[in-house]
Amino acid sequence: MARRNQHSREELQALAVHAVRELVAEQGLAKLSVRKVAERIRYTPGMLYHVFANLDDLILHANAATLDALLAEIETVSTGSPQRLLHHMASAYLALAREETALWQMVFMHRMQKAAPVPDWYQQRTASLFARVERQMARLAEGQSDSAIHLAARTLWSSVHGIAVLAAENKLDVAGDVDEQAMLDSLLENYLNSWAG
Amino acid sequence: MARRNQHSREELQALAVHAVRELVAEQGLAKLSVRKVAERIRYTPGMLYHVFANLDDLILHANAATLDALLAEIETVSTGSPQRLLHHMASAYLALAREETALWQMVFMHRMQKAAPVPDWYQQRTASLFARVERQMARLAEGQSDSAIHLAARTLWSSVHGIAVLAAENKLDVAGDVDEQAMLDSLLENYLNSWAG
DNA sequence: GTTATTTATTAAACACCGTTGAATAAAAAG
DNA sequence: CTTTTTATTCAACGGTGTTTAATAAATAAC
Repeated sequence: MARRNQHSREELQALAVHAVRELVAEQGLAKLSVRKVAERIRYTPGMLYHVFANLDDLILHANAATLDALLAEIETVSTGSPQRLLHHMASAYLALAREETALWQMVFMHRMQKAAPVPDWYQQRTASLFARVERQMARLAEGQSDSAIHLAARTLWSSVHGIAVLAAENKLDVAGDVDEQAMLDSLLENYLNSWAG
Repeated sequence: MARRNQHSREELQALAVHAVRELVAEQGLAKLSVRKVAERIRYTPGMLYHVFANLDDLILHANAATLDALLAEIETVSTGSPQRLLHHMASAYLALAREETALWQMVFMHRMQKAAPVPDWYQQRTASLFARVERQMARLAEGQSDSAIHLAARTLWSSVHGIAVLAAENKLDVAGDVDEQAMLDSLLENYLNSWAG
């Protein structure tokens, strides 16, 4: 059996990405495999290599979908004080880590095997997310240099990321009875208060 | 060939842990395998299952060694202001992430496969590290409740962790030209300033 | 001091994995 | 109707973690 031609390249790509996200949500990243993805979309593993370079490439495409969902959620609030907007962004980031833990981990914690550079179409998404953070920090800054704004934005977002990591997996587990939303509030309130003066 | 009995159980354990740390430092976590560890200590893979439950158990033991090194480094400074001590701890944490990236990743980012609970002898080490953070936060607090101190310590350390994650891998890469030490300084200064009043 | 028992160690298998290349069969082109 | 193209599969390669039975050496028993 060959040449069914039921699906175009694009359809197959979408099919595979969908299957990956389903499988990871169901069973976690560790149990994901090319063979399982192929089985779910009713193709053979070899076929996937006609559409994607390798498993990491496929994962990258699945991650793009997750990032798109995050960006869409973030864009639902676009007016208000910088504090309010930053808080909304951070909350969305944290919510993803808590509610879609496996997918979030695939985006932010899966290390790619090959040293291939991150493609443009992917980098644009991460850059877009961070640009929004930086924009609000700039609004908050009063006469601070660009490099100072850059540093503060990067510091704040790394910290938010750290809280999300902790929320996703209780790795450095030290009493899990503090809820992460309160940590986010504490971070934003104190850091921004002091930084913006 | 069987029953060489050259090494006791404990010696074998130490040998294997050493080999794991060497291999990971050399080639990264992704390329670690039971077979490679066995080859390096000149035993067969099966032997390792006589001494460890599985690969994750072996990794856990290797991680304990890394945590011990971190704790030892942290203990080199024990006097001074809370700010100074917290800064030293955070710097040691960050230094490990930067200089021994692969080992650091194995400790803080490797997800164990089996859902087995973290053993006591391991949990004590992570708890010990965090207890030191909390102790200095308590010194810094003026009349704040225990739960407030707990929340702030956890928030601060998650943030430090986030910066270390970013330092270890430029995953959410958004212009890599800001050095992480400056981020650490910014975080500690601003967060502690505002929190301690 | 020889025999029996224990046990450290190995060898081999199992079921999986990502990836590649040749074979195949159907669609498209001539 | 034949030829060329190509979507798809099949089968293999070398790797993985893990388990189990066989083996041989050390120890215990007599």
